[in-house]
Amino acid sequence: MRERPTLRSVALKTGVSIATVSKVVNGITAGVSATTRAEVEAAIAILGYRPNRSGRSLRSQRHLVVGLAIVDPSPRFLADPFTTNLVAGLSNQLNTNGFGLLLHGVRPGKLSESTLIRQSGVDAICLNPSGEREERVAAMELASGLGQPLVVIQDRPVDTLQDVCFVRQDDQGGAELLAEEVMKRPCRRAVMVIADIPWPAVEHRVAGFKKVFDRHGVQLDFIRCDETNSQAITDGIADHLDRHGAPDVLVGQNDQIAIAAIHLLNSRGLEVPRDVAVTGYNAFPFTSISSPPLTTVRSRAYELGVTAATAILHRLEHGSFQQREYLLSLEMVPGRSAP
Amino acid sequence: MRERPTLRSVALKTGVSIATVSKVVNGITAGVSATTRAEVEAAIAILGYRPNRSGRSLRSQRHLVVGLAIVDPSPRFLADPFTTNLVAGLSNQLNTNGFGLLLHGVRPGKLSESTLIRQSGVDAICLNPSGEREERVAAMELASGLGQPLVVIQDRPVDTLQDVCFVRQDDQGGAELLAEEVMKRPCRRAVMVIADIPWPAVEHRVAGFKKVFDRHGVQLDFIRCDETNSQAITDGIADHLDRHGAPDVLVGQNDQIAIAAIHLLNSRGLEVPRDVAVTGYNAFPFTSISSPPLTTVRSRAYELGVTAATAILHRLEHGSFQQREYLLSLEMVPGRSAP
DNA sequence: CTGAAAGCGCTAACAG
DNA sequence: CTGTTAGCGCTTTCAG
Repeated sequence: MRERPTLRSVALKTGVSIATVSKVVNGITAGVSATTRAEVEAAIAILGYRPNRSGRSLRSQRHLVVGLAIVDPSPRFLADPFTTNLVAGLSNQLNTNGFGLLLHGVRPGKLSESTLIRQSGVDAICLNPSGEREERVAAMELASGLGQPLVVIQDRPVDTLQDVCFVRQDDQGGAELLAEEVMKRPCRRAVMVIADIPWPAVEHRVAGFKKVFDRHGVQLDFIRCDETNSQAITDGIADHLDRHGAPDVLVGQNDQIAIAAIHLLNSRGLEVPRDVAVTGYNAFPFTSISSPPLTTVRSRAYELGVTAATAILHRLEHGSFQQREYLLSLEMVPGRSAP
Repeated sequence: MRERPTLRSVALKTGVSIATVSKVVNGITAGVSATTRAEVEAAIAILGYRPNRSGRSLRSQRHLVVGLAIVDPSPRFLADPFTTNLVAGLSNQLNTNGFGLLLHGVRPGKLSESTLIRQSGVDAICLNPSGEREERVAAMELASGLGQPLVVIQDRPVDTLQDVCFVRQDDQGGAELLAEEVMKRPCRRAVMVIADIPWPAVEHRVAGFKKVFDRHGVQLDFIRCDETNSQAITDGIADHLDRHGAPDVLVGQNDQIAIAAIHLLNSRGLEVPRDVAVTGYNAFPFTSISSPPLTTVRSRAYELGVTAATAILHRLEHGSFQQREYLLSLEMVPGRSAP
């Protein structure tokens, strides 16, 4: 295979200088005659010249790439619909504006080993942390210490950090909406099914439910399980039912869990919502189809991604973030699984 | 903010040459004394030096990045569970081996405008085409003509292309498995619900069903709709039922469609599988939870991603692909929605 | 309107 | 064991 053509090849073929070709490639009209331009463009087409990103970045100090680090213990991190929609929004908004998205799944505690961190090759970093708050803060500090703009997804602001923007959905508010909805019926005991690894968004949802349930004197227990495995979810709930009997309300950390719960309850002869009310969370298309229709709140994960991308693009163009924090609200989706 | 440290800063601070620092950074032990090495490493830590990818790539002609172009009319392209799992597998396998994955969603016909194509900044390209075969072949030719290794996901090989590897699941075979299963009961008319935009994988599924249904003299009709919208799916099926009555079998292009179909059939007083048998496709966790449990086949989209990544890594290391084609089979998941 | 030249950060061959 | 040097492809300034 022949050598990849460079500015020099094109210049040689056309008989002009490298500088001139560069101008044509970059659409700089000033100082290039129409004739020269046409000749150069012809040569570019014939040779199949494509500008070399590295050369360009090295010179211009811009990479036109944003790095996304998703901290998750599961190699299938992307399979979660929230993440998926987030990434889609990010990717689209960036791609549309000439930027690429460099994806990096990172195991907890291994962030510092990631190429994204160890090498400088992106213009900004987008971080979706997980784990306990302490770990998350450490991750944010690490990423922020790189001297690059940082956008944190789905976690609360850390005051000490500079040049950072926090983008998340109002998970506590969404949980409060759902809890209030559930409170329309008499209720003494609620159970929430959550992942066995701590996620910031889930912390916030828990806080929202707790706030409202506490006010109404409702007891809130938890079932922790591997949320990526529907069998584990079902087993966890079954075990709880065996020990404590049926609660009045079963709160899923997300829709997938709620649906698995409904199926299990039905298989035990419990009717939803007559015997147990069930709520979901996020309402992505296809993950919220159930009978009865799920009572849940709608996430705007895609918009979250778009918002994050827009914030980054603004920061890169203007030198500073427009806002320090973006908080997107969730919308109530009244179904028939509760109250 | 102070200047980003370079090899030169570190060399200056330590009082050694740039070349020596470079060796330390790259773990080249030959020709560097332990003392020097320690001093340099200390300086690197203090300054927070991170190698500049562009400089390195420019010199070494390797980017350590693979580009993924997903051709899809929907900006939410990633939200499809198949794509999601594929990307997760790709990303993980690449990340684990020191490579990054550069994500690009591309509108049909706009591939040639993508930065991935217009600039040279990745070591290989991974392409997931959509549209009619003709368009897809054009996309493959375009990507292949770049003089870079190419991996095509989910499409049939094009013989004329060089330095290309084709990775896909055996969608026709999976469909045949399902069709044979359905044939265990008497059946005269089948309806398949498919996306209104052509996807290679769906073409292959259609071919598989057709083959078996033809052999058994079963008539196969199609309902085309916007598969990303559950309302559109439901409406499409409802319309068909109104005109033609209930078929014996309803074949979903994927599980999401099948589940939506079951809900609609139930709402019309039709029982599954007694009145209508329903089959899904792909069996991703959470998209296949339904009652009755879905009769479907299990995709290995994640493994597909891993396979593609492994093929690329091998190609980059050894100069040629190990195999021209990888075909992953699907596994029957017997449920109770059919026969 | 066009070209010569400097230099972005890095690696590797070679000289000391 | 360490340093000097050339050059990867590109943009941009400045001189012609």
